[in-house]
Amino acid sequence: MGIARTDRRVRRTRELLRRALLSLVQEQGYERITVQDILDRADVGRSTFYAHYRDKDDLLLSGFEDVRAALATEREEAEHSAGAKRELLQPLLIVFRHVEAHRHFWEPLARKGGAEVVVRILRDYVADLVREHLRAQFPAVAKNQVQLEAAVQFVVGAFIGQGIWWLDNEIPYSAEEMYSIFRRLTTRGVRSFLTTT
Amino acid sequence: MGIARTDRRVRRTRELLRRALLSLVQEQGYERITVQDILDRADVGRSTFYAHYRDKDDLLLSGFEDVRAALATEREEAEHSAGAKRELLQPLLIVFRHVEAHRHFWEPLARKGGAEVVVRILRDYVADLVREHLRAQFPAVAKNQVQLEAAVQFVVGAFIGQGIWWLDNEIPYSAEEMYSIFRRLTTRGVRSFLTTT
DNA sequence: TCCTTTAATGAGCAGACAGTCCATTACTGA
DNA sequence: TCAGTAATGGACTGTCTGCTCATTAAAGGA
Repeated sequence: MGIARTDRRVRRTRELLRRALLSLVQEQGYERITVQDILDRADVGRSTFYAHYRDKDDLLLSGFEDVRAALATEREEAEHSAGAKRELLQPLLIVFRHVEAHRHFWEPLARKGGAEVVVRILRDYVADLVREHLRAQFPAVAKNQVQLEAAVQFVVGAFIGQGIWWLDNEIPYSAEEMYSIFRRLTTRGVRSFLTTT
Repeated sequence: MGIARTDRRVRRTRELLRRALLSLVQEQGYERITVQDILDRADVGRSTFYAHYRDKDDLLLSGFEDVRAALATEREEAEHSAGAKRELLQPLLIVFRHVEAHRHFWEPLARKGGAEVVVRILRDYVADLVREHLRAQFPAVAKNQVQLEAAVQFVVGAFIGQGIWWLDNEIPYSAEEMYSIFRRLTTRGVRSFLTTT
């Protein structure tokens, strides 16, 4: 009874539910979706749903290990690649790229009626990235935890804010451009960003 | 029939409901509060509630004209005061101060089970402030609206992120200190912030 | 192929909550 | 005093969640 060998029926049901949720999210956002909607779309019984997931959020979140894994892989590839720059915020470029590649997935979640849960998860994920990298780059301030954390929260807030804006307004920037803007603002500050060509 | 002269009963009811909501928010956050809770606390009939407000959000938001007005006043006072510096982000100091002064009100709204609606409102408010000031300070970039907006969203995200962190973690910084940190990060960037004493 | 195990099913049920309605009561302000 | 208007409570509909259980169907090992 290995981990990978699950009952075919279980796999089928979970896949159906996941697909149903994703398609519904793309059509009408996340919040207004009801469990019944998912059931109808997946053509699955009510009791079946609750046999697998606690609630709507649980179903949505269940897919997020995959996302984490994907991001980790992409990050690793980028680091081992040829032109890998050891930059302050380099991992965030990967995140921008990931979001761009799965825009159809992230966009409805970032919108008004989107999923607060998911944004929170991404936020924490990014916070870990940023914290780790700031600590590595500025070991001297590792003592003053609070100051470091202030910087982390600043950077994460800015990142998420810019990201949501990007998704929500069909801004014609590529992931690379977004990253470039973000990097300049973060490292050099607003004045430099707005006055330098 | 002036604007100010409303029926005494109307004023009474609205006041009761508003007070009830505020006290409940401080006790258990916003989201889990039900209309029935508010009714019980205010000792007001169900139909009465719906005669005045569309829903819970409507009641909460109804108090926000007051907040806007208060902020505007505080902003004006600060500008006309003696040591008024014409700084890039000076209005945001006022916001920090306001939040600090009404911490008991803002804190539960910023928390996990807080009010998304309200954060959104504050976000838009701050965005207007920042946009206006960036436009004034850097008239040259007013042409490139998108670039300006990227900076605005960056700054606003950072501000809200830092603010929520401040409220949510009992950080022992005053509004002035928070503002100082924020200002340095925004204008000079992370590197300067973390390496300068 | 048989047989035991395990999942899926669907219908139904209690409980919570939102929002509406209406006939009755009571207060307000002219 | 009195006409107008707000408050009241209680009932009612409708939506949704989370759970139960007896029944059916599929799975996969022997």
